[in-house]
Amino acid sequence: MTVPKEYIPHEIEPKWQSAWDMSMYHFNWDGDNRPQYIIDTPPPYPTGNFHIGNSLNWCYIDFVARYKRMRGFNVMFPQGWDCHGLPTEVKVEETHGITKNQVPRMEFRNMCEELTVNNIEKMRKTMMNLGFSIDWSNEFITMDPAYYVKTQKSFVKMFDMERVYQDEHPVNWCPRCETAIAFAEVEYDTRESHLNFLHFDTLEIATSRPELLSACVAVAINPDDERYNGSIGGTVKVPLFGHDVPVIGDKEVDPSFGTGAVMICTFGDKQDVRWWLEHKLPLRKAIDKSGNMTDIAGKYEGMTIAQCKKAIIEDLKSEGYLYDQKPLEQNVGMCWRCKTAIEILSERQWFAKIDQDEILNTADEIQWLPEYMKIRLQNWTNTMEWDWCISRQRIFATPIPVWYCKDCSKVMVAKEEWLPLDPTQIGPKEACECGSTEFEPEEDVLDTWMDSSITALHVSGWLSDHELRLPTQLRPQGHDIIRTWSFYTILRSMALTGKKPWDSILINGMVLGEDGQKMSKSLGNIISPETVIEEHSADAFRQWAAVGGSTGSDIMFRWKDVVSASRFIQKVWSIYRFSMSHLEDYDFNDKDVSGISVNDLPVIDRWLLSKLTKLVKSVTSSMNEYQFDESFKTIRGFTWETVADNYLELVKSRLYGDDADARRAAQYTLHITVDTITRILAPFTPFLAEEMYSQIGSGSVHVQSWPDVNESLIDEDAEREGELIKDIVASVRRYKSEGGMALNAPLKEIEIYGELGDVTDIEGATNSPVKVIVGEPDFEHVPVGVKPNMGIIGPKYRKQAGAIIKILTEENPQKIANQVASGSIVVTVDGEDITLEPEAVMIEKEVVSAGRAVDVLDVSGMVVVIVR
RNA sequence: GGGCCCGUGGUCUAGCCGGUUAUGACAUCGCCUUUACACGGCGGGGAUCAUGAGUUCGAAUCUCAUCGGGCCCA
Repeated sequence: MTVPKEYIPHEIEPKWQSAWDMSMYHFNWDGDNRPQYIIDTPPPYPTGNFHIGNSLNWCYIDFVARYKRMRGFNVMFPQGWDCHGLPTEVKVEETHGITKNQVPRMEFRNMCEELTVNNIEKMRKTMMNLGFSIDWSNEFITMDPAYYVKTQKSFVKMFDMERVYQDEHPVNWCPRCETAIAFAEVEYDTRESHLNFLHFDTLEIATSRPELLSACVAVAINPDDERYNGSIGGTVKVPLFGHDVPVIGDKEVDPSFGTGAVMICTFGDKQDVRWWLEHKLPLRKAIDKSGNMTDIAGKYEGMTIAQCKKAIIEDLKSEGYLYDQKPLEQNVGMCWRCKTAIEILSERQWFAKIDQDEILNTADEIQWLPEYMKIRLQNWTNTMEWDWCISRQRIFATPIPVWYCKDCSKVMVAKEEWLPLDPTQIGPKEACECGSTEFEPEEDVLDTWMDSSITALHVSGWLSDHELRLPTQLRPQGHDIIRTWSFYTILRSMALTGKKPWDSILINGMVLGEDGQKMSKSLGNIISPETVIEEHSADAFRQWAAVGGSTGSDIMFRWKDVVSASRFIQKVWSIYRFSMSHLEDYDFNDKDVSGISVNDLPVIDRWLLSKLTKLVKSVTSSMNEYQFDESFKTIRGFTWETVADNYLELVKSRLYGDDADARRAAQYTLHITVDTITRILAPFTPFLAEEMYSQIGSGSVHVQSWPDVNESLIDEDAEREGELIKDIVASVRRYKSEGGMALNAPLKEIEIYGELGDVTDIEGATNSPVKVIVGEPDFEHVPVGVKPNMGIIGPKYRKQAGAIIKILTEENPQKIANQVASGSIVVTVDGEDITLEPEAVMIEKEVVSAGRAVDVLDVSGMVVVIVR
């Protein structure tokens, strides 16, 4: 078996991609006694572009899925697609040059579905290229009847339990999308505007929205505001429009803002809604669904909001009502998709009840990673004032399975067994209670979050032939959708099953460009995962995802991380190649027999195996905590430094040598090490690991078990001695390097003063004879410094510690050293003698060669003499 | 206005339930073709741990304030 010198990912990655039988990643629904590990994978919106942010998140998921599988879990890593929504509608309108109302509903839907199917296919391709171990047998597509039947049933169930209801209520409205939206879909931004000061009959009021004068239903002032004593309870006439409105008192009015008198319109903002509800004011709708003025606006009817604002200001000026204008910085709510300023309109809509306590209590039962992300959910939950508006006035979404009786207007909600259905296409299977069979279909559709907020239920077998496996174990997602996806999923899971949706939620960060800015088209700093794969490899990309930053925090994309990842792959390959060339005559299946007992191995082998065991232990624990960066950095450090730079150099002489037992010991150790590294690398670099494993094991590495931690391999003595050997060799190497010698240049002799058993590896690695001499060298030790041990002196002497340290470090080191040799150190602080134990200080010594033609190295306190 | 996170060599970062010389990577400089790897090896330089105060024998670490950056919400 020859291993090529270079690792070529562009050949190896596609090779495994097509060779892999993806059924090895399938979840086993029945008769499996492994513990389940179900991941509530985010269903991406099928834009056709699986971007770098998705990729980061999916890398995390894949690390977890592969790791858990190797740890013996029955893992489900499903893949969903959150299809419905406005962007697809807009795209279809663009490509076909139509608007949604120009073609029949079903035809428009079909166009959307076609586009979505194509986009999903493109994104699947990228996912495959990145090597994700997705369980495609559990794929779900929210626009498919198989899925949306569940969305519809969830609607009906929640209606039956009165957690979904219909009502006329103010809602956030996007005039461009012509649909209601939820608070979660409103973004805020500051805009420059003007505060207009108006003579308002007998009062003065200030308003930023004069275009809503026609919708004015009251004027409010603070009852404690003495300027307006006696006004409360009266009425005032609205300028230009002439209708009378009451003057009411409300403590919420800020007397220092504007004139202290504020007009209440239906509706200028959220505060208007609060006042409107509290004071039971009438409703005047001045803005229609497209953002145009209604007949209430009189001569301004049909104008857009902006046109109306301009015209009204002109008229107010010319008629002398407007007496001042001041610039005002305003926070404007906007539609999160199209950035159009939202309006608040009162409409008949469907709502889902929000039980804040239930959400907060459930959130407490879920493990949040990182912990502080829970606060975001809590803050958001606490600010909820209205219920969740779940109806939308669009087409490409899950239909609301409802009709209205033409005779008595009664609402007919579909029976669960009728579902799935589209009420615009078929009627109910029963007559209305009034006897009528004539119905109007509900044309509104459901918020797409109604689809995606049951993913946890769906993947865990809700409403299927399988038993319900809720809660799932992990929800991975971005922090940008905590207020939506997390919030709604908890709400729905509790409402529909009474169970929490997940044991843990893992929040990933956002990906920033190399300039530290958020990746965006306008900044031109977008990097696609495909580009990274082409220029390097999927395994390199995945390493960037692992080490780019700690889980949860935003991470920057950096090409140099990808470059160093590629180098690491090459380094591992090189270690592998070296190992394989020395393992040709070694039987892999023979590792536990063949008369090799770990205790008989040379110390450097035991040193490595001990460190390897600790590595597995440490990686296991950081993987359990989803600390991928820590896990991978630990593996990389060990592989590169401990194995490549130290161990391989130390055992080369044995591997090339004639001593069969010594060689066999190295082979044994090498094999275990390569096997272990291959396995623990598998979750991170699945292609590289598979390629390596294909020659050292049978079957795919991805169905192997995670290495066991064999505590008996941990050998502190071997580690200490091994460390010393490693340090001695490193010192000799440094010595040669500094002396301009070739690293394999033989030295006359190396004398080591101290206790050291086996030195053959030192001889091999230094290419020089080694003599171990027990006892003190006859060189002069010169103490050159005293280092106080703070850990001992500090807690024991507290206030005196400072003074003691001062004395110790300023005293002649030789004097202190003599005291240490005698067993105790006495220092005098403020006339008081304090006796310190010898452990309280470390004496730094320098060894001076007494005239011999040698060089003396000090390796961790041990004297090593180089005889030239 | 409220909440949350964060300021560590040129850049990014570890450490942060206090305790010897502050970790690593990239970059930089010098040396080396050594039978796995020059996509490599060995070595060097480079940090007032944002600023100020406090607690303490001792602070990158704890407390407070200030400044700066980011995110979420109003």
